[in-house]
Amino acid sequence: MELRVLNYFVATAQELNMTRAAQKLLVSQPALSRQIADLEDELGVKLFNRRPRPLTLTSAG
Amino acid sequence: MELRVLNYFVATAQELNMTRAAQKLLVSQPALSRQIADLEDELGVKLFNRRPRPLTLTSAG
DNA sequence: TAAAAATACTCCATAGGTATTTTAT
DNA sequence: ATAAAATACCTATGGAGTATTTTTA
Repeated sequence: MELRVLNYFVATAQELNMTRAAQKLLVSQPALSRQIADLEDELGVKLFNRRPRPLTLTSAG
Repeated sequence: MELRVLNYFVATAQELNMTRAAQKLLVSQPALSRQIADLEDELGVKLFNRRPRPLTLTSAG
């Protein structure tokens, strides 16, 4: 597990909006989206509820 | 990137022998050697005295 | 229909492997 | 002569980008 991805998660949890979090992280939205998805796969749990909008943390998140 | 290399450094500092440290880390000796060298470059300091053998930590290390 | 997230590629940096050479004991 | 470290060269993985397509509010 990577510090980088953990940072991505934290930024996303703070913004609750991947587009804004990506801008803050100086990374593209798709890159962030994939990293979060990969992290969720790796951990075997969803970290965010995608709907309804806006994003919210799951209990796991 | 960072935690991995830090781990390499710690293992090498414990073994004071790259070949054994590499085995412990399940990585090849050249891979470890390069990672340590890259880390030293990145930090701008030598972390180990290569000679005389065996390896010893520098003060920076 | 406008925003946000997800997908589909393509590219490239780099971590790692094997083979080999150099260095030091 | 032997063991350890360094170098050379190659490959593969995955992180990132742009373009585009879903999705949902």
